[in-house]
Amino acid sequence: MARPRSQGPQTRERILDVALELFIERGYDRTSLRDIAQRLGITKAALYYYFERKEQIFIELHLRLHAIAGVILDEIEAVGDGSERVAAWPAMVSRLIVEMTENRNLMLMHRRNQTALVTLYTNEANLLQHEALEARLDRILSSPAITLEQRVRMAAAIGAVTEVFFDSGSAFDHVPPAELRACLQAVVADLLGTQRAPAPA
Amino acid sequence: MARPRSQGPQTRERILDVALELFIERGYDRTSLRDIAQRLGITKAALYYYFERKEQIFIELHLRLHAIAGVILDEIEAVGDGSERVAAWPAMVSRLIVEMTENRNLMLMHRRNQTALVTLYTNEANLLQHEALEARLDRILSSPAITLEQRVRMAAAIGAVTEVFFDSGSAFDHVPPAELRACLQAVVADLLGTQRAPAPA
DNA sequence: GTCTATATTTCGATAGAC
DNA sequence: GTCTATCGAAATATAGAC
Repeated sequence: MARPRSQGPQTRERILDVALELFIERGYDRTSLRDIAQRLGITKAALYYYFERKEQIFIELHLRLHAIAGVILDEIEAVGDGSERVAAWPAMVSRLIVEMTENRNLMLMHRRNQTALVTLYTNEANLLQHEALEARLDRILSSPAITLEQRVRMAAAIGAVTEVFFDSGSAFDHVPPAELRACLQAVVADLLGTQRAPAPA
Repeated sequence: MARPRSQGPQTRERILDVALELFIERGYDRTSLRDIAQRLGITKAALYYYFERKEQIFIELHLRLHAIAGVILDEIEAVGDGSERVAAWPAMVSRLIVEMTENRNLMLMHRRNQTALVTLYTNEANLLQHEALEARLDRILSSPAITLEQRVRMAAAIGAVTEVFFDSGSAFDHVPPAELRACLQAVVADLLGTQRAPAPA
């Protein structure tokens, strides 16, 4: 036999892989099921054996990112909402750097299809999950137990990581990944660790 | 007369305003010309009196952002590409904060329609302009005249601003804008000003 | 300038053979 | 599991009256 038996589950995963590629390249709304099938060498109708609707392909990929984000939020919420959380932030950002590196494509898809996300979740039960994640981060960054400046520093740390990893184009492409991560962590540690003297009222 | 004469040019601007709203809410791909016309109280066909194609509405809005970004890049490129540029970065970020505040909707549209942008500019002559802008920022952040850590700090400063302004949800909604800007500028200044001792080779 | 009406295309989704 | 064939909806864009 030229190919191994039972390619069913493998095909399903291949569909998700190809869809992820295309959702990144052209975006969800500009990717037709024909595009996905064509790149896989099958027909559009075959996709419906694995997925009921086009949305399900996107949602299934997106839920993988939800799971990762959920775990990170679990950890940071496990510590008290005051100075303990500020102290735990550098470790959280390190974790974020690891996850963003290992799940780069899922992150890219998420970042490039924000409007598709909003409209999809408007009609879905998953709306609850999705908004819940954002609300949890919001609540952390709104905690009255932490000074405004510290909360801004916490948000800035996240922004610093995402900017370097996803929005700086190819500016850091020629830097060895390990070196870039080390440098970024040093900068973030500095950003978070610096305590300014309380401003005079 | 119930309304002033010659509403032509005003209508054109109203189309752009409504389109901007909808491109932010639902995204470019999920906004039909019928949606735009409906919100304006006119018909779909009337839009074609002002714009040749749907893309032109989006491109015209996007070019306004290009103009703003171009001016900022002009300024930062006007100073030498070494330590002078590092020294000029805090002022550049301040400028960025002002522009992002004053052009918040254009920024939101840009950030939420990244895939639409890519596919649009694939077939347009404006591709040159668009990629040129990104390339200019890339070149600045790739300058061999600046240490890696400083370049990471420069990128991180941009990320910090965009995170707080656009990605932190409503976490800072209850902070007076002026106070938030001041706090952000202090954090950024700290982020950029801190010079670490050169690491031992 | 704005309308009605329509041409044309593309897409998601389904039916049914193999 | 994958195919061919097709339906129905929605979108962009055009033609021409007013």
